[in-house]
Amino acid sequence: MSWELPPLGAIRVFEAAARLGSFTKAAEELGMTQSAASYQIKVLEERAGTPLFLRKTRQIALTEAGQQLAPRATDAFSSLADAWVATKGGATGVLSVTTMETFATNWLAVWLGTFQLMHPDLAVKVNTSQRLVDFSREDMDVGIRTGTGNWPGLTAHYLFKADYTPMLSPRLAESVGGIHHPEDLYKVPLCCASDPWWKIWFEAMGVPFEPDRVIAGPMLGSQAYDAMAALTDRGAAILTRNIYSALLAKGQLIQPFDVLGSDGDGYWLVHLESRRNTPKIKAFRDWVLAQTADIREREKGEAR
Amino acid sequence: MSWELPPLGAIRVFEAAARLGSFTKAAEELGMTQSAASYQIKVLEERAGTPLFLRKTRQIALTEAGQQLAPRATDAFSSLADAWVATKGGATGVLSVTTMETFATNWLAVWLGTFQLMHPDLAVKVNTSQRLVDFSREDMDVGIRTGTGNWPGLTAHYLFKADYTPMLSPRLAESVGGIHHPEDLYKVPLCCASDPWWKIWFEAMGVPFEPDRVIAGPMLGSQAYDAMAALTDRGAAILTRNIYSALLAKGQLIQPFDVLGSDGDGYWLVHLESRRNTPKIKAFRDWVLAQTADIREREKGEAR
DNA sequence: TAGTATGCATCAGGAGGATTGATGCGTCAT
DNA sequence: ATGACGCATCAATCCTCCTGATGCATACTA
Repeated sequence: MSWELPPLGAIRVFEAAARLGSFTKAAEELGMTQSAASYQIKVLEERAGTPLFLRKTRQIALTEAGQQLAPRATDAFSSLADAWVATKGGATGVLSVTTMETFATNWLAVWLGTFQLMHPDLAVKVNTSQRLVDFSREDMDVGIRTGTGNWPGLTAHYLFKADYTPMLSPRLAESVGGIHHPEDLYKVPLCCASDPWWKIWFEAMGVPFEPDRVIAGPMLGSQAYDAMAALTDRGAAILTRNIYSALLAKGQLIQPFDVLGSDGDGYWLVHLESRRNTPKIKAFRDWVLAQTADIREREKGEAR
Repeated sequence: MSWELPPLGAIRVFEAAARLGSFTKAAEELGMTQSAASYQIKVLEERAGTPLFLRKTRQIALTEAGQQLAPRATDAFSSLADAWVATKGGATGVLSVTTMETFATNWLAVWLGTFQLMHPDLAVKVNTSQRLVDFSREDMDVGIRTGTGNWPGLTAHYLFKADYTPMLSPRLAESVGGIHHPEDLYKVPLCCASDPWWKIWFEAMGVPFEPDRVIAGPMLGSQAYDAMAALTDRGAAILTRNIYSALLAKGQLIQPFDVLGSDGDGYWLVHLESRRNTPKIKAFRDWVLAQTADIREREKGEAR
């Protein structure tokens, strides 16, 4: 299905000229000079093998061929313009977010409602996966990931630190007489005990990590699942404080120690550099940054 | 109604690539290189602010935005192509011929039937007027005119000489005892006696024209009307032999003398130079030239 | 009726977008 | 493991398209 098409620039001018009844006006609408318009019409007529306009004095009129062509050209351009505007005005439709379960369940799930109130015409589709998707290979708009903020080809906006600390349910803590010293953690199962975060955290507390003393808890492979285990009294989990602050605030989990472990990673919102001005991406980015602004403020205070 | 349109060249490539599922194939269809196609897609994606294709390995897939855009682009181009082909394939539709009454009534009216048999889908619209129309101002395809074949901007095809000679009805000739010498013409009314053709013809006969001896006939201003007058015994008319050969052959008019007057003019078929390859014009031109080929053959013989 | 304004055609000149061809990279298939 | 395939990228080049000035014809105006 290989079509024979007219010179596209030329027929664009033709369409405007036919609609406006003037080469000069058409040129104005298209932001070019009258001579350019005249040239394009000439090109089109040569290709057509037939005149499309009659040159009356100080005005033009369509020939029969022109009359036949003009409305159809207008239609075609009109529908093309519709489709194009719909495509590029990407603020409508669906926004795809890819992130990890942790963030999705404990942050997005909590706050997304306010975003949808602000953008009722924009559906958010959340996709969870452990790896960082390749935005050139998968149809995703934005991602929220942990890392150092350095991903080639992507723009990354810093959200907050990924620092972590042990958490457990109040009931479990109570069952062992409370958690007052790091060593008390050896009295309860530790979720994902092999996770390096435990070691880093213990050392941040100034206490060596002793794997032999650990009661192994479930190994679930994701912070989100560890958190569920902790919530249901199955053990202590080492979790990102900034993510689980809601559960802490409600008292469903407790954070026995203020000290946070850190491997330097943070949470970042990322998207393709080339799409920084896409309306729907801009809307989501602005909203996430506003929602997390207070966390960054607090971090600044702590760093001081 | 000023539209926002995508870069037209770019979306043309996009449409082909979406349809064919490959940049390379699209480039082939459009007669350009793969790298050009890749470039255009990139341009379009930048303008759209969103990727349109996912780059899988060794194949591409449309993103959601692309899926939304592609069929609409295909539609738009398809209808544009339809309209364009209909316009440029001008062999269909209406062919406008402008000529003088003489030719229209005595040549076209006689022969046009055979043309329409050959081109049943092509309607011929005949427009008669005395002046040579300006093809850039009036919506005419071809003209048939007398002259020397030299009209700027027009292509002229020679048909036959415009040479003329007196004719009259057999009955009128008989009523004055036959026309044997030029002087016998003074016995009958002469149509359009002031026409210079009479003078030229008398002199071509080697006889001076004596306006005083003329019986003035009707002055109708057109050969066609003169011919009607002659047919109805109202006088002798000086007519183009090549045009009235049909009436002569049927004996409705007679041509008393073989000698033809000439002012050097001929009949020519003309059209805009730029439209020489328009199918419908080509069809009509070929047909007229074929129909008149024998006249030109005869003229060659006489000239020898 | 001269003078002015309007609209299209034409021309030479020039900028920049589009194209090419080579190259690189990643993946699939044999 | 190696060649084939397909897309991305880059520098160099080409050429399309646009501009600005000018001309011409006509319509309007005083």
